Amino acid sequence: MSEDVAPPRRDRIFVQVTVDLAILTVRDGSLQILLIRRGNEPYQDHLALPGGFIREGEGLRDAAHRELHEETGLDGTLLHLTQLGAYGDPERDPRGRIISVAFLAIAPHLPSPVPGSDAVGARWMPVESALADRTFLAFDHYEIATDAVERARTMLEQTMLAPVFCAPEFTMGELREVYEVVWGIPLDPRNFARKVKNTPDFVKETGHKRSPAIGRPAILYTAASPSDATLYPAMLRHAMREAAE
Amino acid sequence: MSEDVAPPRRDRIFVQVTVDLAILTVRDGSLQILLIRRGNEPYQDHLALPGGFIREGEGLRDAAHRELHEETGLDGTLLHLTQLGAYGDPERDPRGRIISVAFLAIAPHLPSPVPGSDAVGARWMPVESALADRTFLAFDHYEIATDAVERARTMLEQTMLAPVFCAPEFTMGELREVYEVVWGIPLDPRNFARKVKNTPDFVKETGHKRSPAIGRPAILYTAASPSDATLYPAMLRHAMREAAE
DNA sequence: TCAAAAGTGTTGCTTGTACACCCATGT
DNA sequence: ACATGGGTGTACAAGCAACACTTTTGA
Repeated sequence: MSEDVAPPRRDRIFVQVTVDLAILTVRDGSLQILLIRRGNEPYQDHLALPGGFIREGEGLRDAAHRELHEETGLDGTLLHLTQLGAYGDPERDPRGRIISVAFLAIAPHLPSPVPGSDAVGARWMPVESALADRTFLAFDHYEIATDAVERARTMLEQTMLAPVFCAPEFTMGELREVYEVVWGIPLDPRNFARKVKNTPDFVKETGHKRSPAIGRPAILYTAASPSDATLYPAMLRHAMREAAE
Repeated sequence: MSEDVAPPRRDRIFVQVTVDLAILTVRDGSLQILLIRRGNEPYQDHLALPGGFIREGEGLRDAAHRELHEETGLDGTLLHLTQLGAYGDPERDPRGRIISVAFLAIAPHLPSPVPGSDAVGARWMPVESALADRTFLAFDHYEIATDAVERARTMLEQTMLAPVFCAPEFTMGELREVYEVVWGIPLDPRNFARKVKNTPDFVKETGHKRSPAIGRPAILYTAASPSDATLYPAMLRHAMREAAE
């Protein structure tokens, strides 16, 4: 803010600001993202990230929470919201200068039809499909979604975020599935469980169990920390690197 | 962008957007940040981060580069610019709704008077001093600067960013000083040098040497990678953790 | 008795840390 | 000779990957 001398009027342009949400979940063995079908121009009938304009006196995170609630029907306090950053290319929206602040939201495994009010036409789609083509999503949402997935991957690695993908109570297998799906690599169940349980304040047993169709009942766990607590040592740096080749 | 039905006019508010720069360097054995003294209200005579309003048709990163050049006189392509995110609290600027997109810039050890044109009144200050009091800096620049320092710390850990703090040619000792100053902990010179030289594409010898007042001449190195290349395994997770207690 | 989930143990490898010790150079 | 910057070796601990083996449980 070095406007020591009032700059010429043309330098103080006004723009509109939206928030866009990359809402990720793990469903049917794949990482999925919530998309809506646009009803208006521009990009009418294209798929896009949910989002909308910020309102008067409304903070960015508040706007994101409001949109999240409108799109998914979920109370945002249960979900993890991280700001990804601002996307402000002058050409990103044909309607004019519109800057978007993108947020990453991690959702637990929700029932298939998203029950939100605005959410007519909202659907989950595997990120693999949504990001197969750079122009499949409207605006610059390909960039935003790509950044979101990448951010989710590293957050999984470095924080105790994973339980946010799960229901309040989850089994070791469900927790492991989150990592396997988001990273796209298989993990050793035994070493995984050992690592998780040896990490202080990661998960704790609830005392409950859940019986599968056949087999030994699975122990149910809950998160024992705020989801953004840093995990040390980080999860699995090695296996991910190898898979990247 | 779920404006399926055109929202009422009051929901499509217009705001002004600034870019703010947290420009960090290592000087005199401490991590320092570039600050300007504000000449106008609000916060007249307070210290603040350099920055300014974005212009018509100008991308966010372009605006950051322009401001960086105006404030430091340096060509931004030499410096590392990372977006920290958008700061959009409705109350953050008393002039009205102004959203700021903050960038982190890493500067090499520059000569003391910053030679930029707008840079009259710009000065380096140890982050320790600048962040001693939450209200020392104007606006929400305390938050921005805090986030910037934290980001610099983790980037140092996980990428090959460190040489950007140094002159084009640097000694092992100078490179090590960057880590020691940014992290605030001493490092073992021998293990540090081993780690750096065993990491492929981190630094390479220039063939030049530099003789100190007395003692063996130091070997000069250059960066051998783009500065945002990820460093694996990461630098020194352990020592930093211990120092945090 | 069988399959699913969980738990234990072991080996080999990589990395980080601490520290003893050696080398090179110019005043 | 000596301080300064550089470099090697080595012993110890921590952590991870792979994998063999055992245990618990309910249909």
